[in-house]
Amino acid sequence: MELLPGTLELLILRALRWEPTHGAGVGEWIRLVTDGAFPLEEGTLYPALHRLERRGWIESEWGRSDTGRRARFYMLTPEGRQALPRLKLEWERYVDAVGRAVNYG
Amino acid sequence: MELLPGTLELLILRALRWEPTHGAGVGEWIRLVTDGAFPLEEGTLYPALHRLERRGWIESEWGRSDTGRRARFYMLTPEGRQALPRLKLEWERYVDAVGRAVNYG
DNA sequence: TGATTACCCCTAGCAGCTCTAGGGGTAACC
DNA sequence: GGTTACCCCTAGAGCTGCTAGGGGTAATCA
Repeated sequence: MELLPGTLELLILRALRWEPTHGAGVGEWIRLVTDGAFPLEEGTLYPALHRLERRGWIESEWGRSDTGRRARFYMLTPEGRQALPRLKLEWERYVDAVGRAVNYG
Repeated sequence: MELLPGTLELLILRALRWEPTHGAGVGEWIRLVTDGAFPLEEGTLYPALHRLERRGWIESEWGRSDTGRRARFYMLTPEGRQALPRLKLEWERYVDAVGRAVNYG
C-alpha cells in the first residue's frame, strides 16, 4: 500500500509529540505504530522533514543518537503543536466523508 | 479539505457500481455522499475518468442525459468491478494504520 | 425568435508529493 | 584494519489533483 501524500506530515508531527527524535527514529516510530503498512523510504521521509521545517512546524539541531552517531533531532515548534489537532480533525473528517461514500448503499 | 490522490478513483468506481452514469452525474453523486467535503472540480474529475478508462476499469459511450443533453456515460468493466473490493479493502487498511498512529498514546 | 442561462465535456500547464536510486560520513564490531 | 550498521542527504521521474481556461448544445425567457 502506498502512502497518501499529506498523511505523512500528520504522522511525523505525531511522532514528535512527546520528545525530540532524530529522523531515523521518526521513521521507526511510524513503521511501528502502523505495523509496517507503508513502505516509508528515506527519500520520502527526509524531504518531508525538511518541508515541515521550512514551514516552521518543526525545528532541529544536531546531537548524538543512543548509539553514539551524529544525528539531527527534530522537535515541534509552537506552530507545529498548534497545527497537530487541526490536522487530526481534518483527517477524521476526511475519513468520515470517504467512509460514507465507500459504505453507501 | 483537499482530496488525497488515489481516493478519487475509489469514489468514482463506487459511483458507477449500480448503473452507467455520465461524468457530471458521478461528480454530483460524490458531492452528495461526501456532504460536499471536497471541492471536486471538473478539471480533476474528467482526467480521472479518462485515466480509469485507459486502465480498463471503466468504459464509456455517448448518450443523452435526462435533460436531453449529449453526455458520455461511464460504466464499470469486469476488471473495474473486480478492483473495487480490493481498493475498498486497501482503503480500510490504510485508515486503520493511520488511525492507530493518530490515536496512539 | 433572439439572447441568455444551464448543462456537459475537455485540455494545458502548474504545483505538490512520494518513490527510486543513488551517494556519503562516522561509530561500533570483529 | 576492514566491514557492518547507523544516519543523513539529493536529483529526477512519475503520478495526481488543481487552476484556468475553452467549447458546444438544449432549455428557458424576454
